[in-house]
Amino acid sequence: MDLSERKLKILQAIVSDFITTSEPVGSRTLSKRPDIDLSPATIRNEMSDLEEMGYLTHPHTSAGRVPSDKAYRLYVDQLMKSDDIPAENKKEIVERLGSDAQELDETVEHAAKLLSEMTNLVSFAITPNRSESKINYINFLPVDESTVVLMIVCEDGKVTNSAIKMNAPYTEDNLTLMSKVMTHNFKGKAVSTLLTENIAQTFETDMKSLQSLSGSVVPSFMKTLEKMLNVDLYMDGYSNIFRLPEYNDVAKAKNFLETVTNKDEFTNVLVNRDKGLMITIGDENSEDLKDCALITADYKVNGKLVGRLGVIGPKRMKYGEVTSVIKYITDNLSKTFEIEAPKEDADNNE
Amino acid sequence: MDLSERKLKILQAIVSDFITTSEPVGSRTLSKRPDIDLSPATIRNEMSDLEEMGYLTHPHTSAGRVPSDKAYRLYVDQLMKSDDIPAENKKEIVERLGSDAQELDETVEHAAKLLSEMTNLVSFAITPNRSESKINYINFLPVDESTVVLMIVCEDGKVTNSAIKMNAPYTEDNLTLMSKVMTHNFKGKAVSTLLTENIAQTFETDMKSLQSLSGSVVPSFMKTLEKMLNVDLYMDGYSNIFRLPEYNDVAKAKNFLETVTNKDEFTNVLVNRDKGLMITIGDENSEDLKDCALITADYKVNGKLVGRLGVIGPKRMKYGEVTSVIKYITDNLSKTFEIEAPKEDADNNE
DNA sequence: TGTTAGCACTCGGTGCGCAAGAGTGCTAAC
DNA sequence: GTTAGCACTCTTGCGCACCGAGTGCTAACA
Repeated sequence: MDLSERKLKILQAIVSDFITTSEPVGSRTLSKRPDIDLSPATIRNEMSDLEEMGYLTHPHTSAGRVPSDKAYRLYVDQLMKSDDIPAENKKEIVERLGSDAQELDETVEHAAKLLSEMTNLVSFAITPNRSESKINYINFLPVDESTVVLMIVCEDGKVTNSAIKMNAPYTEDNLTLMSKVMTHNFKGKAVSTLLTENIAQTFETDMKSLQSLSGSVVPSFMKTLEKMLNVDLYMDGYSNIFRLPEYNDVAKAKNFLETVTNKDEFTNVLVNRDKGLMITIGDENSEDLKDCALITADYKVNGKLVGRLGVIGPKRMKYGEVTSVIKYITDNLSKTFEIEAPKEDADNNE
Repeated sequence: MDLSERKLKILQAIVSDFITTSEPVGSRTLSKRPDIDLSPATIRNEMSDLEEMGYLTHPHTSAGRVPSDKAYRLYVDQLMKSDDIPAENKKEIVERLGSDAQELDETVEHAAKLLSEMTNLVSFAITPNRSESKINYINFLPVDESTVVLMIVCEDGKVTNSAIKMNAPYTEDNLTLMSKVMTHNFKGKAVSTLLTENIAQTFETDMKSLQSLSGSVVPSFMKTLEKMLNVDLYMDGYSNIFRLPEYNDVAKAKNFLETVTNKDEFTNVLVNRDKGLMITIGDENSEDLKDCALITADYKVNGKLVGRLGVIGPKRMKYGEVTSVIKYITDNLSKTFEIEAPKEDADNNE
């Protein structure tokens, strides 16, 4: 049995109906739709077929039909139409993500917020991974007699710094020398490359006189490099889930919030997804998220670095609307970060 | 009518019973307690008095008594005993907040996490306010032909940096001069003082030749100063609220999460609280939080700067246990940040 | 042969009444 | 001042009947 035109039409009607109402869809309801001109009985026959084919299920005998994961997949791939974004939303996105002197972190956080507001879902965004960013220069700066700040500037303008507790006394000249030698040795290399390099070696060959500082500096340096690889995760709209009937059950809400607030694991999920506009539904996700749908898309920074942004919610999601908004936001982010090239900001050290 | 010894004892029993069970406490239950040797009838009379005095309420005629906000206040002030922390928890706190080369931000975030784990409540922590931190030096660093990184280092080791988009061409010498002049002019001044100062003036009097850069630099400089005043808020344990019967009602859970995830407002609440170990209960809080209790305590950085950490939960809270844990954690934080003085870290700029 | 009307059947949800249980307040006795 | 006893109140849980939505099947229709 294959999917006739009519079956597709019915399936589409069921999915989109269920998406808006979250109630199992019955044959009578369907037959009342203007775009479907069939009697309930005919529809029942078709639905029965669709169920046999794995597109629909039945919560219990006397309930209507509910789409299966397979149906959502089909819907997303073939049946849904991507919706237009209301002009005022477009305007708001453009305005609020505009290029006006914002920092990358801030803008990305903002984008996540905007996204959750416009979709009424839980949104998230991660900042780009810097593993392939190249070092521009390295600087050691004095703070007090036992503390030095290490600052690493990437070619893309990203500045990372951290404090180093010195176990041996140092002079400003020492710091200048270290800065020079390390910049000379490492400039132009990618962070990921540097991580595999033997930094201590540099002290032995090029800064023999500063061997005493190597013990304090090298571990901190490595740690800072690792820190540069961290992607930040922003989330927003947690409380939106309470609008959804599927989370009226407190236990479900709890599970959802637990998996989603587990920053490390969730970041992992996001980082490891495929590139581009990705929609994963139900069992296409990991066990924890098997009742959810995730939509993500990428934004670019400087046309190269890639960050990611999206939403998570029930499978019953307005895929058309949501994907449109996500795409619009990521496109705008890319535009913002393209013109204003180096726009992120360093934070705080102590 | 005043509070006899016996009334206090009964009140204490009611409060602590209600805190553990969350069920209204009846006279019979109370009379069974080994520490109360009175008949249910006697207890009923006392309870009736206590109700008249405003310490107890009645959900309905045939239910037991529930403590009022006034009762919680009395309990916290006079009746509760502060509990010991299990040795293993102490050990864990010491280990996980230990001085081992962590950044301030990270450690504070960690502390919040620890706190929520140990109390099963929603925890939060804010980083110190830097308004009185003094400038150590100011540095402008080249990134590319139109981008410069501004870096401000405080005496306490805090580094803040941000990218500046230059509207006019610059040379490295320009940057060096700016760095020197501004450091000379502003070193030792507090951030809050600097915010009121006319920076543009500095260009006119001391860097006439660099007037063309002033337009790009001054606004960014001011923005960066403002950024230095931001306190970061970390929260953890959102999903803990689902363990509490008071949030079995989805609407209540929603309200709670909404107020608590409103970062800006909630940060405000925290920043504006009184210093030291603070417990606010029910209507002592703002309208939004009138069903909650907040406990906060301060930690010190360098013995001066003050950050804050605490929990929020239902008024029915194990005050003794929770305050002990909070105090233990803040004490440990203060110790960590005292020894390791400058330990925060700068983040990223682009 | 495909479509439709009709009908028996299923099953979750709602409302109602009833009994049980917990707790109170009051009175009277100790 | 304390306590036992009792009538009263109110919530909670349970069983039960009923309703309605929806199905599947059969038989008739075009």
